[in-house]
Amino acid sequence: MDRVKKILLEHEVVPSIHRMLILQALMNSCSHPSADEIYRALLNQIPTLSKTTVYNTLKTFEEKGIIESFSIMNNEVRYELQPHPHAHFKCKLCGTIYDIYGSFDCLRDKIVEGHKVQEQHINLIGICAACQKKDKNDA
Amino acid sequence: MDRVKKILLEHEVVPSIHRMLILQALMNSCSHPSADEIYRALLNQIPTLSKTTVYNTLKTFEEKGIIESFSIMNNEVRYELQPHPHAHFKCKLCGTIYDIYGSFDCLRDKIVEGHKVQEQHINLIGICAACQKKDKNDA
DNA sequence: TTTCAATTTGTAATCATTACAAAATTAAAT
DNA sequence: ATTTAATTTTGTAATGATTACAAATTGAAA
Repeated sequence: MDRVKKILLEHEVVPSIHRMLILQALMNSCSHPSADEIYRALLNQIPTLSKTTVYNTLKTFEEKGIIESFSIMNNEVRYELQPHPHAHFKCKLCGTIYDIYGSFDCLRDKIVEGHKVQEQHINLIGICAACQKKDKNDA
Repeated sequence: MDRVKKILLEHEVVPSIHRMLILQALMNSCSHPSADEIYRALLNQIPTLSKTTVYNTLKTFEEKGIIESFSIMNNEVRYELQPHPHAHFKCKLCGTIYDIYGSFDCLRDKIVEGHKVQEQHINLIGICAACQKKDKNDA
């Protein structure tokens, strides 16, 4: 528990009891829990816990660089015709999604660390070329 | 429009007017549209169009292999501590998410086709080693 | 003890998506 | 042309994750 507190302080997050328990739950878990799973796991220890607190706390942790989030195939799905395998780049500023060809191995139907791969999704996020240029011109 | 009809027939999908227009909208677009964007784009041509039809149709297209879907950072987000960069493998059968280390370049802070990469998410989907073994035993 | 800021809570709203059943359309058979 | 059955389309209501927001609580400092 001291270790948990230390991590929070190192990242400039006030170590409230809720935050310590939520981070501890994350550190003890190796199952990539969702917000709801963390909430349910802690209800025994903190019967008054609010789900909003879990969401707020996880958002704080991510902003402070303590944790990272990811998602695999969920809401707000986007569609495209079946092209050659490629990756996607989404610009944080303008929201445009670019196709990225080449420079990625196609793992479909291959075995990776014992697991049989059927689909492969590579998502890059950052600042696109157009927005970089725009930023330079503005400055 | 004949080209659209041909694609549908080749994939054993009855070429109704709705399906042809939805596929055409997808083929004309280079912006990886969402279901809602397709719906709004077609409202002029088909004022009676239902959003459910768009969802149903896209699902059919995907099942028949005409299109593919993907999503970038959305609902049902999952969390983990900041570890070394790695990919995720999600098993279609048991739902378990495995970490995959190695065999992927870390592109963070690199430039890819002109775009500055800040985050990288690699998601593999398929049948995990455990479920493959289980299947063999069942057979 | 008062005060102020930060934290936590609970309810209601949002948004993409799905469930479901009714209505409309189509094709085939009579 | 009419009936029939299957398919397609529609609209409404539900679901489920997440967020907005404002009130309540807590904690630390003065």
